[in-house]
Amino acid sequence: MPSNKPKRKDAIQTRAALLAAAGQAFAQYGFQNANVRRICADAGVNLGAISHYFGTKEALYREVLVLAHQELLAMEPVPRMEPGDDPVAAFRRAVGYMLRFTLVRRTNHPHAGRIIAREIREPTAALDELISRVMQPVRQEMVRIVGALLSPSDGLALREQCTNFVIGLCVFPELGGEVLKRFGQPVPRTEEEVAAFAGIVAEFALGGIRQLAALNA
Amino acid sequence: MPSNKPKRKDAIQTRAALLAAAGQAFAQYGFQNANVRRICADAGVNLGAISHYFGTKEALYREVLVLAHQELLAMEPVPRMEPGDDPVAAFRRAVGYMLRFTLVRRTNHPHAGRIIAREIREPTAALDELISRVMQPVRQEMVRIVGALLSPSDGLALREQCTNFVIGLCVFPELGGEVLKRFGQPVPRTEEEVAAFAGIVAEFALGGIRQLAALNA
DNA sequence: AACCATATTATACATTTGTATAAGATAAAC
DNA sequence: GTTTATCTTATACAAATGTATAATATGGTT
Repeated sequence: MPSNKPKRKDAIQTRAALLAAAGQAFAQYGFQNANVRRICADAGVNLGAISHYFGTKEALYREVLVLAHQELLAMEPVPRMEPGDDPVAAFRRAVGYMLRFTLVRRTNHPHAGRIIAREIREPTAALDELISRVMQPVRQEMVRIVGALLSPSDGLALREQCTNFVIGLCVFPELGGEVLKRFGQPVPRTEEEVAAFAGIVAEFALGGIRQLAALNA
Repeated sequence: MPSNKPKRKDAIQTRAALLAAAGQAFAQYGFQNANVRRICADAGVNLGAISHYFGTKEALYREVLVLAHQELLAMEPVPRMEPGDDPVAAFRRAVGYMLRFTLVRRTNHPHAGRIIAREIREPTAALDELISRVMQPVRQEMVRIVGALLSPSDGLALREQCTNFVIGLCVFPELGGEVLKRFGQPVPRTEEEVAAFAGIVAEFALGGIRQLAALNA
């Protein structure tokens, strides 16, 4: 039976080590291909610890996923566009946010972005929770901002369509990173590289949105 | 030892059934999670057939992958921009091509596009061959076309960058299809839906390219 | 019709993997 | 210091899986 409240401090250390090692493994290999024996070895923990603390591999994965995105959101909340804000500036901020989210390998969170990207590529049963708690709010905000960039006469469908394109532009570098690397187009990873890249992506997307708005008029 | 030239006609039937079932399985579950017993069962073939005809699961996978993209390219060659062609028209054609390639579930090729998309998401040892034989040529052509859209003063880096964006826009619907579906944004699948979608994607991308070209000037 | 190469079948084997648990070790409570 | 809750260890087990092969069946050739 998994215990939710560890009663001794060595227990919370063991749990933490397990969660950290599991996060790395799941981010790198995916749920199926991650190996519980290796996770335990990396964590410096006995194999039985997974049964003891989490019950099953899947329960461990769920906990890793939830924890990762909670911490990620806590350290960098979704930027909201307030009334009076410049939509273009808000859009640039939002693009930067999404790109940082997936691309930057944070020292304090080496696997959070990667594990979420993996859930996009290879959905598991945990995807729905991840969508409703993390992705949907981010997307909603992006739809609002794109709506502000378009004219009020543009329909919801166009707003959603443009949002999809923007999300695609922001997520593809991570999803297709291996292929881009082999094309000689390595993906930016540091905070500065990603910021510069985000500027270009935002301009490209702005041009696209304006083009579709013009055609729609 | 796998035999390369089947000597009897029931052999080529068995091989073909195996390749078809394996294609489905690899496209749906990926290399690791595809199950050889299930593949053989679906193919109506004995388990030993994989050893007999291909040797190993990995060899079977390679053959499936190569066959899939050979046939796909044979039935629809990469559209080339000839001298004198309108770059914008060529661009629209190329975008349509890439989107059809990944999105349309052809009746004669139910898994080719999917298996290639999967290779992008989860690269295996076979990715390099796939890149050099299929993706690189398509990308090269896209770089040429994008170059024609930009002014000659724009550098190679900008051409490559724009091309990456276009590829991202075209591949993301397949890569992130499950997520888009949960966002209430189902991905177009039929020939007609994809054609309409391709028109929008092309306009969006054209707007983006022009924006970056203007900024660069 | 007899023969031989080749395809098919059934089965076995070795690994890997997730899970469970009994026995032992250890820290906190009394 | 003894007791007790709980963490850790070592080990076992069953299921799944890729691979290999001896035995059998079968189609083509002479």
